[in-house]
Amino acid sequence: MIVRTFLKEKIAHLLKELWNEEVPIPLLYPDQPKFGDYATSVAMALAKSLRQKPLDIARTMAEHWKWQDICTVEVAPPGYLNFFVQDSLLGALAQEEFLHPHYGKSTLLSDKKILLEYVSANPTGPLHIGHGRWAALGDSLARILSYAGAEVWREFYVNDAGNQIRLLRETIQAVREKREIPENGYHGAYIADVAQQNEDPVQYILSWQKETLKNFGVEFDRYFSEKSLHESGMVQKTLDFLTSKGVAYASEGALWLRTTDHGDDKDRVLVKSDGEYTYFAVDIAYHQDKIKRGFRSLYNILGADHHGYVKRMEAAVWLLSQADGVETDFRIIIGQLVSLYRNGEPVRMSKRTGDMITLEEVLEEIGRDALRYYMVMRKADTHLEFDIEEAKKQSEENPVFYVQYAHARICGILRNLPPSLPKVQGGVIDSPEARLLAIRLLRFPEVVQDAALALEPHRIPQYLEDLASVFHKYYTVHRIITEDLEKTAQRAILVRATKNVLALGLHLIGVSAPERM
RNA sequence: GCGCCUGUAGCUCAGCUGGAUAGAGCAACAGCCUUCUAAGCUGUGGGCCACAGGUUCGACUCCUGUCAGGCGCACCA
Repeated sequence: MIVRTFLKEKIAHLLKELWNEEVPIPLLYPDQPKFGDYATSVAMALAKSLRQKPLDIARTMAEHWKWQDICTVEVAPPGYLNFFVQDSLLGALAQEEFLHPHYGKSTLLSDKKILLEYVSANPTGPLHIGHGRWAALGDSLARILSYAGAEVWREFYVNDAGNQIRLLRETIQAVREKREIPENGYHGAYIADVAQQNEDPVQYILSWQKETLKNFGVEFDRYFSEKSLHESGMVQKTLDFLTSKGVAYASEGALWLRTTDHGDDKDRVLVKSDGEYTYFAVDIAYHQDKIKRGFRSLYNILGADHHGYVKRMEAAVWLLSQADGVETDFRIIIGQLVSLYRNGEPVRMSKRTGDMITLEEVLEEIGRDALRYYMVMRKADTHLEFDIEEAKKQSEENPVFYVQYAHARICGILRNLPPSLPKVQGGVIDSPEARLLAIRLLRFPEVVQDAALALEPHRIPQYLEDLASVFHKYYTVHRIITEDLEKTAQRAILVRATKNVLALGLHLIGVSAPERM
């Protein structure tokens, strides 16, 4: 059971019954144990409309609280209701749910079929650290959304057509023929390597990117080729469709889309006056393809360097949905850039000049677990400053090891457990520290749901650090394995449950849960 | 000039969509291993939540303005 959801329902039920009120119920985790495991401030919010003192409202609610077997309730000034989960319930949950291999999995989003697009780097050069961030975010998000019950399909849009690609081919051709690299061509150190391959440069670079992502633990259901949209005629079909619906129009020798109908500050070109499609037009065709494949939730992770693109894309998908008579849930998650430093000196990341550090190299230096953790532990919209030397130095101190260590520590304890233990009859919550630990375990499903709804993977590592901390403290105070076999069995329950949740949480962000460290 | 994002401890960042005394990790200092993993634990110091107004019983959180930083403003991709 999810206690928070239970409380919200019952509180809402009470308000309806007592005063016929229907308001959102704020439910929070108090920062001090004496204020309970959960609390609500709803009485304060209702004071005005009920014309009563918050404290009186809270008291009345407490008097009518009839779910004492789940939570007891206390009133605190100026009008809080503080809920205390029953130890017996915690103990029972610890023996069942907390140990379940899919604990925290829900059907919250089971009505959603989501297409999550992320990374979508141009196949014109190696992936950089920013791609690493989108990759880690996207992969974690996909795992979290799936765990919340959604059907998630992961795609990488391959821009294997257009000017950049033509320029890349010209560059490679020039190098192979020992000619000068054309103006605006690519100059990275990797160019020489690509030119030496007996392979199509685009395919070569793409497989290189795939390899890097694979090493990073990030995989896709499909690498969607932009070229295929041209070849299948999807682009023209989509444009004809938009024209027939009157939202695309010809002017000044070009074809335009009325993106101003939906928040953009000017209409955008779909077909240039030279007859070529814009990148935008092809991307619209791609999104039309997503819709045609039955996806209604279209989530894109986009680098902040492309955020100027958001408004027109939102407008385009809105127009497509309107024209098709479907409702879509289109959401763009902006991943802010990663500024790369080495010993405090900024490192340039231009593909053109070639002075860049690739994701592959950083991955090599820092390691997969540490890098993945580092990339998802922060909110997506914070500007991340990443110093390679600092990160290398700190890799020993990286919070990922703190969390993993808790897991490994537990594995060590479990290895030392006596081979046979008596059956546990309750008493699992035998100390304040045990109680704090159980409460953390109880919150795991709530955290997963919050992360899924807010599309914020960073909540998972945040939670894991808290859980690990509470466990380390518990471990310091209480000895698990003792002569008292009954006590040992009781404590083993909680420890095993903690291991389970740590492993589940780490898995959600694609980080391993080592048995030994 | 316009738009998006950011501004919280010396540093890197949380702060649960408006609630109780603003938290964590590094860094500094002082302690804790004959017992299950010391990659751990305990304690100390460190804050005008950029600034100024406003809304509210109540603001780090919402609104307006200012300042600072990042990014973007194509018939490029």
